[in-house]
Amino acid sequence: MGRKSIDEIRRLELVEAAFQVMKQEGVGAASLARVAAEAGLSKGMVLHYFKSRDALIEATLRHINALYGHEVAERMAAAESPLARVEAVIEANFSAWYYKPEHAHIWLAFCAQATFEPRFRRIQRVLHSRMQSNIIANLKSLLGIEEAKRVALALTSLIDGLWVRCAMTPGGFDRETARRQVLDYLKLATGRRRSA
Amino acid sequence: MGRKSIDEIRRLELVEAAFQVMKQEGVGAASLARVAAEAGLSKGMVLHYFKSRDALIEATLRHINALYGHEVAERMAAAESPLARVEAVIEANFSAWYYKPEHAHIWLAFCAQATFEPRFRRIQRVLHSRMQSNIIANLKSLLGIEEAKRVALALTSLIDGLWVRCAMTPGGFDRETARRQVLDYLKLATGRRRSA
Amino acid sequence: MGRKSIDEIRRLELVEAAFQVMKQEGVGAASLARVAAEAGLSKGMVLHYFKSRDALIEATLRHINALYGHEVAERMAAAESPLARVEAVIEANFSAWYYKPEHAHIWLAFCAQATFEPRFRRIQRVLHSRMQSNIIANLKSLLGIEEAKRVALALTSLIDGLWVRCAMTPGGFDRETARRQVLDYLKLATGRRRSA
Amino acid sequence: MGRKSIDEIRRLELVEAAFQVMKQEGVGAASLARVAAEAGLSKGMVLHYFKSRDALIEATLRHINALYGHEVAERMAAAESPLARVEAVIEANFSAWYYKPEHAHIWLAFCAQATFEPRFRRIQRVLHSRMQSNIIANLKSLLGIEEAKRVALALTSLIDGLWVRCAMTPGGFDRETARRQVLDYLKLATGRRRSA
DNA sequence: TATGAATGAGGATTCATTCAT
DNA sequence: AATGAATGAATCCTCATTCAT
Repeated sequence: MGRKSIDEIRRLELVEAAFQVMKQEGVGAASLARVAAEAGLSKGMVLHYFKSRDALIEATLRHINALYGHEVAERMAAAESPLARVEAVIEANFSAWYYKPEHAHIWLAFCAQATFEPRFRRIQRVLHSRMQSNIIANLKSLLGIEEAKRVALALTSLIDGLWVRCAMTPGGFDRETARRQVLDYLKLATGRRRSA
Repeated sequence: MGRKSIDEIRRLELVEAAFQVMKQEGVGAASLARVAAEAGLSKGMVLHYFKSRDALIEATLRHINALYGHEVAERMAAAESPLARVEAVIEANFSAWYYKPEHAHIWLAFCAQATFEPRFRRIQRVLHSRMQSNIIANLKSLLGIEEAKRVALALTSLIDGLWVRCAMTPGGFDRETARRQVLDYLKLATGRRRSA
Repeated sequence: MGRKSIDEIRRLELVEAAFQVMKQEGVGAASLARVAAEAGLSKGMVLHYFKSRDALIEATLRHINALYGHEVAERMAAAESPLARVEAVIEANFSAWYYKPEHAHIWLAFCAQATFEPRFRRIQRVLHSRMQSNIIANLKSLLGIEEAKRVALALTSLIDGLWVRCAMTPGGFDRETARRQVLDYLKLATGRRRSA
Repeated sequence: MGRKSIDEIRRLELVEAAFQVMKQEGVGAASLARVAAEAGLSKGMVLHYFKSRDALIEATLRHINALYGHEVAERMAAAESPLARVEAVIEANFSAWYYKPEHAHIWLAFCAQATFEPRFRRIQRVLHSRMQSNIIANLKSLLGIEEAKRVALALTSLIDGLWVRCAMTPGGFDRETARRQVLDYLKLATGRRRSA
């Protein structure tokens, strides 16, 4: 039960070590040697568990995305109305442990990579698409499909923009302000429609 | 007057070569050798004009930001009302030559760098602050200072978010959709107030 | 009798796996991991049965040489005159399954190694000496010992040269041409003497 | 006059260093580090002059082949009859400075490489073809084209075989014996025809 | 001003080998 | 008997930077 093979354990350790290094020193600092040191293993071990550095980085990206995915999923599961589910997506993006410069900068680095590395782009797009469709699915009964799409684009863009802001504000951007901003827009967008 | 020293000419050439390389092959590809080759100069010359690679990259960043700054300034100068000036800022961010994945990628890469390189952060923040205050200055008579700040944050975040989207969409995100999105929000934000 | 211990079976499996890898991917590709994979065993097992990689390679060389030795022995046993026995040696060197670039390449690689690894040299020399003495033994009654030695040197050299040619011809050198060449020389060398 | 650019000088130095290392420690020992050390340069310099290790090895091979080519060319130029030119080719292959195990083993290693590396094969084949056609061209008036081809194949194979022998004989195979062997065959092959 | 020779640090990767289980 | 975890050495390669000319 919950038993994991050493293989899985090590892979997780390494991925978390990579995540740690990225948070502290940047994505570029996550060399095999640095990650191995962080994990307390030899350089060779990293390539024993991941066939290349790229594979490790990709696994780390997937790991980080999975953390985010869980956050969203849990909050959405707890929500009881379509609108509440959209709010849940927003809240998940600004949860206390998550909305931090050290995460924001990693996310940005991966987005930057995406332009020239299709593999990374695909991974990031999956995340984005899921967020987008979650929002659309829950807004379309309220706003109709066309408007739902427009609002979803606005919401996700607002969120991304506030993450950029987070990365570039020393100490991090104020979480509450960011959260408020997006929720307000949601209210504005849905309110207008309702009143219309 | 307006005359440039050879020194300045060379520096400009190099900075433009660096920009070119970044656009075509990514920020990571802008090594001294690659930039020198692009500029048709020897590797040694690059370090003769910039004391280090970082200095070249920084100059390139400033150069790119200046191009953007001009775009904004020109459009704002042509605008004849506060609201038109805000629209001018938005239009500048989605001008046809500018809103492209290769530019988005460079901008993102620099934002990602910003977390660990205070110098880069400062440069990027200057830009951001200027955009922000331009917007606030032109909205405050209309919305009051507090609301103006809120709307300015929303506008800049939306813009940034749509730039992220641009970087991650193969072929680039649709410029018109992006532009519309932000202008619509502006109308919504100002319209509501006015009607209130 | 004829029963083989598991130990011996495994060693043979590994040696044949190594041979297989060498044939398909070159001597250089025969790493422990690659050979283990080919044999369907773990890397650790290879070193359980051979105390080092070198030992495995050496065993493989001996195995290959033994295959060749059998080919020669069988054909010689079937021959019924001294001259026929010499011809048998030649035929063995150009048998259909044997005279192929992938074998030639392995043989050449080992010959090249021989200069710096006395152990390999000894193994290869045993083979060469046996071929040489077989020929001399069967020619000396016909040609006298001195001439027999000369002809034997010519024959073995011709054969080796045609193996080099085989290695360097894409698709392999024509077997029949090679075989003919050596047999013709044999006829020439013995015919001349006889007629003399 | 005879002035060479530093570039050319260094490239030659490196190629000769590589040759030296190969002679003393084997082709496999010619790593970038080892060659750099032999040349008294840093590892980085090797890649400054050759874009990869492979390029260095290839240049070294070409250098060695060129040395051989000169030997042949000079001797052929001095010869005054077709037959003498064929003899010149043979003599060149067994010249005192050339017919040595340290050279033989390098040649063998490259031939072994040839099976799986088309580039090496092509280089080696050029050499072989030239030797072959030299011989054929000079024998065909004497023997007719068909017989000339056969004899040329025999001669080159004999030579190659005696080079293999050289590589595998500790201390080297007797040069005079080798030379004699090939010259004798030539006499036999041409003599027979003449008497025929 | 301009070149490019030279270095050395750092990075990814391969691989034989040892060892605990 | 068997596995594969772990290591560390060696290798190729990239690059910023320094310096002599």
